Amino acid sequence: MPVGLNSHEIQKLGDVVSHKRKIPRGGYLHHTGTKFQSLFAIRSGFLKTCVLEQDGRQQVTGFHMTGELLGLDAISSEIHTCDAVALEDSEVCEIPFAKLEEISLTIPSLMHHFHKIMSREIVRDHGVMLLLGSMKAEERLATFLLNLSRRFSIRGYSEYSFNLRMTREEIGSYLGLKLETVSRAFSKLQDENIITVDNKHIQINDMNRLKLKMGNSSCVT
Amino acid sequence: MPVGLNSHEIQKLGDVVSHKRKIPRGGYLHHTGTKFQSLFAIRSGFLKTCVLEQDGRQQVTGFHMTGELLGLDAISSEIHTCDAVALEDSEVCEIPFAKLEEISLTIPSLMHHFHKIMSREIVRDHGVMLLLGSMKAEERLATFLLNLSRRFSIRGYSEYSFNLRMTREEIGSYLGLKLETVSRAFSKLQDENIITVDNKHIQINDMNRLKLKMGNSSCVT
DNA sequence: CGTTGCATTGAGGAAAATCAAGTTGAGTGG
DNA sequence: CCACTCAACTTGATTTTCCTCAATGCAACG
Repeated sequence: MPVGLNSHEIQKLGDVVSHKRKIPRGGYLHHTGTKFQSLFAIRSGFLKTCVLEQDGRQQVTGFHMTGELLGLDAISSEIHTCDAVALEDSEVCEIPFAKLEEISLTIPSLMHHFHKIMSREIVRDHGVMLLLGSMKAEERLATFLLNLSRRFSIRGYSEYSFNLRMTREEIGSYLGLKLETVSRAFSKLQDENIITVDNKHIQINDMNRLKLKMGNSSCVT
Repeated sequence: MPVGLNSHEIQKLGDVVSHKRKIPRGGYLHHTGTKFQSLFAIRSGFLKTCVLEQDGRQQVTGFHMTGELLGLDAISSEIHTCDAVALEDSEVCEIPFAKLEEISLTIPSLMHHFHKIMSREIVRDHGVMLLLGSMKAEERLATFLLNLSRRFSIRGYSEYSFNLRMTREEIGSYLGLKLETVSRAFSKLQDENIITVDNKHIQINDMNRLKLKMGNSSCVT
């Protein structure tokens, strides 16, 4: 699900365009409506992206961690279509997009890789659409936790024990649920001894049953 | 919202790679899991794309019309991640992706344009996520109708009167609703004289009020 | 030590799903 | 041409799920 670059690839880009930027917790990497010039590769930290509607409605469109690439949505109109906010102190590497396109003319594999990254983002979004369109609250949360677990695991952290960087409200926004519903879903999974929740700390006790929660709408409780 | 190419651009691509393919109503352009080799530019007709889950759940991820580009999701893994099915007799132009990448190395503007198209697809998906995550049934349907209306209008058809190519069930799948809910939402909009529904034929009687339906969750009846 | 933000939990209500008839309309074949 | 079939659609009744509102708990912080 995540849009990722491996460390080698990050370095490759870093050699060419290495302007770094630190974003403190709560700080904005970019705002909706501002001019797009660069993509951002996350070197460390954790960010969310969220879109706004005219009437104030808001939705978190993604949570992003080390190695992922931000700003792909802005290429089309050259205006950022979402806010990117750091959920913990983060560091990103700025990649001027014009430069990237210029370079990729001379390095076909880089261009190809970039196309794959954009495509992966589309696939990821389709996954979220499936989640939002056809899953119940508990299934959504299970899917979300498993996704986080996998991404932590890939980055060398425990897949069974991790800290959430976002609030219940942000999780709810991402999953199309209200924060109370998210909280209840956490409690229910805990009651069933599938996970242990301590505030932002999550411990997965039974990965298999958590996976069952995700896939099986008919097999409830 | 749609991923589009203008007729000039279609022609430009067509000059390079002009293998055409006809898909009869109900036929598949590609299946989930099959090898990806080409993008497809729609020359005429109307198609849907849908993703499947292991447990049989299915979701329509998009409806696609003339000028739009299909297959972007498959670039990342080189395997199609969705089915593409013709909802009416359609004609597509096959664009071997390797060839496209090769050519775009020599035509920077083509490459740039392609990046914009992929990016627009991401923005479109974010719009659908917002819809699925935060709108009520009636708002979803209004948004959907207005989107169709705009796309017909762009292609030279009436923005006020058109025929739906898809069933209520397919609309529901796309909007994250059951077909009965879609039907009720149609009836409600008709009762309010905002639209006239005659089976698959839709007439928009009051565009402004339809737009209000879309944006305003608080202003309900 | 009160304030503030975040989380949990309960009760009641609204929205949509589900279940269950009917209706319509486009073929199909007698 | 008419009866028949089948799929798609509409509508109503009931149930489920989630939202809303409200009270409370809890930890961090000035």
